[in-house]
Amino acid sequence: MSTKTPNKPCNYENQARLYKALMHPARLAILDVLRYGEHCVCHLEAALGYRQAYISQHLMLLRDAGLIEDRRDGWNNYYRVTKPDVYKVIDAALRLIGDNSDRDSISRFENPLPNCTCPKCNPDTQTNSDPHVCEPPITSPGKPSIV
Amino acid sequence: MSTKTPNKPCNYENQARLYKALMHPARLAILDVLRYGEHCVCHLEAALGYRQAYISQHLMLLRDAGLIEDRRDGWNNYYRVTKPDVYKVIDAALRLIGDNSDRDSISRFENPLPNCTCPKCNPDTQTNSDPHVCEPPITSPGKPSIV
DNA sequence: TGATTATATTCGATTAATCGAATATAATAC
DNA sequence: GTATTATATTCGATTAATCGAATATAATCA
Repeated sequence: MSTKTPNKPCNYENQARLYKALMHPARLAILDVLRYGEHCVCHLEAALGYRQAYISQHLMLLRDAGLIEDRRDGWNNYYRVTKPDVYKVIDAALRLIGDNSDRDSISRFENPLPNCTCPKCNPDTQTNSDPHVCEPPITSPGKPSIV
Repeated sequence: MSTKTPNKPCNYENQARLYKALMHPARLAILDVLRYGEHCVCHLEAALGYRQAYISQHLMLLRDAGLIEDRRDGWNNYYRVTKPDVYKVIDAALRLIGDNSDRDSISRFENPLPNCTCPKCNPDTQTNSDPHVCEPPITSPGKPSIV
């Protein structure tokens, strides 16, 4: 059956595609980590505790949906959200389901993670020359343990 | 695999459930018809052109998701949206995908539909004599053709 | 060059969603 | 009561999503 109604022929389809991309808990978690800035795959691994390949699969899907882009820097591949307005959808959804946590404060994922190997999380172990220099981490005093 | 991350354990799941309910073009179309008021199943049939059982299946799913409720009145079963904030999610999604149509004006679905048999669409044929005659619709000046 | 590190991709089995067809139910009319 | 109308539900086949395992690639280091 054609899912096109006689009216607004294609916006239902496009909208449904967006929700399909958002429909998975792991992808929502990934977008949560990326909310305040780009991060590499190993950071997502450390932050979320998922397998690397599993994360990569979901990243692929989000990329195909046009929600994220990647940028390679040396060993690491950094992902960032290309359409920040996606968080307007997410926040409206969170309000709808009754989530009242503060989403306007900076994410706990912005701090270095102990299990992450990327230069962003390990600024001191910059070997010889620093080809992939990352700005010093803003070590907030009360860095929360992720696990 | 558990899809729970060590953080926000269940909100990703609940949010994903919401998107799952919104993920289908037919369900988005249904919610579009119900945006400005309750309507019966035959109205949805007439407005969208889908089979009755098909619409009923999607209504069931939306009901299970807690987004709509029904109210029986004689022959007809009227559905309404229980969480109007769902349109905040939908509107944010429409803006994200670049839809600029005016959604604040009253829906074209609020007008009587020629192929709908419900009393709402046939106010004068209230009683016994021919129960399913569709009176000429109140053609509002700029009422767009549905087909 | 080969080894290592970070990440991407493919494959396949399992589970879930879709959707047509047929049937069931519940209210009303006669 | 039976017939009719509006709607709901079940069944089954097809398609799509999920996710672990294995493997591939691409940059870097020695």
